[in-house]
Amino acid sequence: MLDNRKKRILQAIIEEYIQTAEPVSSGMLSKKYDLNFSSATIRNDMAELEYANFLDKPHTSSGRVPSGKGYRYYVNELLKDNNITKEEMQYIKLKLEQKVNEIEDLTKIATSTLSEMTHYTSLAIGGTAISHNIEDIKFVLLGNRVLMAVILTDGGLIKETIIKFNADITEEQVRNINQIFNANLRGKSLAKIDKPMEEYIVSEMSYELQIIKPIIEQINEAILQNDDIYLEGTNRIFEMPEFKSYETARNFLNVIDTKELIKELLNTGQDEGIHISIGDENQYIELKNFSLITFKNIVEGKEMGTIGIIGPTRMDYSKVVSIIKYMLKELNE
Amino acid sequence: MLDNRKKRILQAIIEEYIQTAEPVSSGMLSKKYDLNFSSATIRNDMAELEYANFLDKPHTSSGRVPSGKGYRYYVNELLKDNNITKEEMQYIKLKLEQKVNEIEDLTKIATSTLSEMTHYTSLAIGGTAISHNIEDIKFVLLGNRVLMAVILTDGGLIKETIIKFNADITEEQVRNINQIFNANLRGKSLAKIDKPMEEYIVSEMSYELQIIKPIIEQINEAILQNDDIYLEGTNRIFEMPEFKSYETARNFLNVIDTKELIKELLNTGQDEGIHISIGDENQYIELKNFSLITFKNIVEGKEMGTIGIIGPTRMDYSKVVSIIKYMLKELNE
DNA sequence: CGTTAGCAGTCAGATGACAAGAGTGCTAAA
DNA sequence: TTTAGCACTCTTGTCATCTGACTGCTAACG
Repeated sequence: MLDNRKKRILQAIIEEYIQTAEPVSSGMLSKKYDLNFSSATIRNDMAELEYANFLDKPHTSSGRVPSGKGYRYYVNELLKDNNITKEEMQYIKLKLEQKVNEIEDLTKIATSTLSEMTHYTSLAIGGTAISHNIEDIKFVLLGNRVLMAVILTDGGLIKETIIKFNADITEEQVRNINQIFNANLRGKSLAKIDKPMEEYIVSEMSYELQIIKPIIEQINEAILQNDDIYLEGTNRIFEMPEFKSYETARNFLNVIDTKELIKELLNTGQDEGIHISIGDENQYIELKNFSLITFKNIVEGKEMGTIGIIGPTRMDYSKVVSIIKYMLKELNE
Repeated sequence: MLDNRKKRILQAIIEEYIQTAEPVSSGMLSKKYDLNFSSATIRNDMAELEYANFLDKPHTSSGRVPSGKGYRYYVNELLKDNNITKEEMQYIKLKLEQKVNEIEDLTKIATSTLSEMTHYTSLAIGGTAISHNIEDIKFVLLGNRVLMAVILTDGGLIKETIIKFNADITEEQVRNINQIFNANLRGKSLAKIDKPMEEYIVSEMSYELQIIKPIIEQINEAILQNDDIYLEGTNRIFEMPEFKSYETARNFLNVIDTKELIKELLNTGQDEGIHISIGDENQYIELKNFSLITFKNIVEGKEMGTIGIIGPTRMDYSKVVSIIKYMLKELNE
């Protein structure tokens, strides 16, 4: 589709633009990159690349800027994903090997490390427990009317939730509940805790509905809940020249400040692997000047959370993807 | 110290400046506010107010702008703290009456409500449990080597923490630990869980140190821990004209993005009541263009968290203080 | 036929001059 | 003590001009 020289030129333009954020000129390319063609030749190719919509031109007499299509081609065809140094690898390893008590802490560390290394804003959300199996479930009575349920999953997630009752609960009842739930649920998928389960316990075990119902409801909520959003490096945005403009910076902050939007961005169904969404490709217009790179941290089929990087379309895809790939590998241990 | 007319003029200037963010001129004052003096008279007073450092002048031929000292005088002497409408009161009531499972959720709601109503960025940190007494403490074994401690305080705080062991723990041991801790600690202040307590349990009750030590350590950490920072309305900053300047906006974001700084700001020892820190008064130079209004939510002597508002020095102190006062009253129920 | 030198044309951005407008400070009179 | 009036100051916006960085095109070259 594109001949070799055009590919090289496109690549050079994109990489140059990623670095400088300035429109790239033909003269610059022929000098700085050793393409061994005169600026005139490059100019001809640039004109064709522009005609084919890989490049844009801010105005008649300016250099070229990559278009969305250009970035997409670059990401799909030209991207090197081993753009990572030994030092960077070691640093990631070091960070991820910290002792943590809960999986969520690991997600937090990964998020901040990612932002630190890429210099972009990173965001993450904890995983729901829906894909996990129950390893242990315990109920604890706190005071007389407050019950806490603690669920340990085989993925190592710990979800706790509080259930409040209108009447006193006895220790005896707690023991019963503990026994019923463990007998029925241990080893089972958390997706199993639902209405039929509630009915089963109430009818088969003839246990009071007004106790079981709120428990099941709360546990279900806790399993599906992933409201904890981690955001790291919001201020990084100011390191990029394109955000010197008040409007773009404001726009960015508006996106970042809308928790529901972030939640949606990260939760939107995506399977394993790294997902890249460039400019216009994003499903929200607010993000049309941004690129989003996200990945689910899935360990042995169990979802642990979703992490993402958000930055200008002029993002250093190569660096970010390389770092994420390595990080994913490390997270699997 | 200041005669009546000067006070009125100072107040008018500050209130006008808070609204418009533009230097205030003598002509404007004599027209818009019914001071019944000519602009020349007002001009004379303004010159004196400037000489006494209550006002600044951006340049020779411009209107006046309040100085730090001016704001401080305004806040101390001229501020009306009942600047709140019935609708606003109702709205606060409505928000705070939502059913919540944990105190932290209440702090979260208060924070977002505050930001929403004042149009400034609000921030908060959960309280440590140090000022609380233990109402109940429970240990739950999750798997074989993971113990979870759940502490319920008389203030209604629930703190949970995870303790990992290198060797298996038996259910028998858990029962023992439960009994020992409840026997020794129920009703006592959480500040009591420390080294001496550890030694006491180990020597008097002759219980193994390698089990008790990590438990006490972790519990202590959990009591003192208040890492959860809530931030609401970061993007509000862009609603203020003074932050159209790239530098100030960037500066603001840098502050907001530094979790340690926020933690410090909110945790810095302050007793009951509303604390106002204006511009230069802030102990961090990064904040010299900002004002910070903070208050601890203390219910019956028990700390529940600290909430704050951060905005330009040109902040609507009257509105913010009025809202906070009412909110504090409501939070005490 | 692909490549290149050379040149005219285009446009953004910087610079400086200039006028308008908003305020002040000061003086003299009420 | 207050006020009208006027000269002076400084910011802001506008406009014209200039410079430099590119491109596109044409004609020549290997």
